[in-house]
Amino acid sequence: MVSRLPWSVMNPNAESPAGAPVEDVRRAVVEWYRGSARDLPWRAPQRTPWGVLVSEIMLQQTPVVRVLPVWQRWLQRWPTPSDLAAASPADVVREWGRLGYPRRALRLHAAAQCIRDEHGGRVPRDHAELLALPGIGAYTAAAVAVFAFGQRHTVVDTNIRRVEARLFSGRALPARSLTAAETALADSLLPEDVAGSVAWNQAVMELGALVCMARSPRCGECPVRDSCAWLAAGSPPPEETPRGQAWHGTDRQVRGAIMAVLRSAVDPVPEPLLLTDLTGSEALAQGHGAPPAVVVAELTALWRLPAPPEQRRRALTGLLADGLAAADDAGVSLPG
DNA sequence: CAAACGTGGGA
DNA sequence: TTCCCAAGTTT
Repeated sequence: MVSRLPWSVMNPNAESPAGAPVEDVRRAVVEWYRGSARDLPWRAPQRTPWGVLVSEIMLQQTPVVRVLPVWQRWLQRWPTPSDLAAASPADVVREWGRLGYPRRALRLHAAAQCIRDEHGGRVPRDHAELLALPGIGAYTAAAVAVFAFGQRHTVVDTNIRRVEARLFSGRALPARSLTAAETALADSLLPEDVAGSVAWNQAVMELGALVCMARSPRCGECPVRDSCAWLAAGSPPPEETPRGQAWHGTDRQVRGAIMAVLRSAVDPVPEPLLLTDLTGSEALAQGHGAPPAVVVAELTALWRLPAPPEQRRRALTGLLADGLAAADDAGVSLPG
């Protein structure tokens, strides 16, 4: 068992690639955190597990500055999971505003109902139970267990992956997908004591967000720059650049336009009106040319999760062929 | 495992 | 203007 663990666990006095003992690196990062951490509301002493959970969902692929105001309003309107569970999907999506990936709002809503119905209205503390909630994956389950409940779990997010890739592997950026080696490294770095592990998780993540950034890292401000394998190697460029996300001319773009129209609506939106509004949008001027991308499955499922890919593809094909007329039998409305 | 999924600000 | 990227999850 122990013999199979990574070097740093086998030998606490082991050194990082650039020479500093792992213990020193951990202490330096945590110390830096104490003096440089942002004062975020979901870290405040009066935070609640529910507030932490909401923040983690909102922060997925979304900058802190944009989450802040939405999080405040959200917690004020729905202070507990049961409060959100009782809301209508339409209200939930509207309150989500323009955070993006609105399906997160719907999944959070579903998670709230699950918490109300199966966990007595309390956010579960157990990692496995958190993982079972809609919209909560490996990262978020660990994050809530750690940041809301103070447990010892290895948190691995994009910041932590990047910091550890640079510090210990000498690479500018981690691989596209999480590797077993990365997980093993992160596990091996986690302090044994609970309090120390929580602090380490939080500190490394913050370091990645404020100093060891993806674009222009501020190595001059880094508390462990002298131990960084990447810096020592001359800060070599990334080996493979990440793929961009398709947007123009895709139904994803049209989905965004649809969301914009429906978000601003107070009453149900008749489809003809929706199409009229969309006609003037940039989305339809790109790619398709007609209002086509108003995919049937998207129309009927706007406030739910997307329909199966095959169904969407078929619907899109049909609309492209028949144009506006074909969309007539697809109703658009806001539930509740 | 790759692709899909929203949005907006900075380089 | 175009491209990159931000505390990921799901299929």
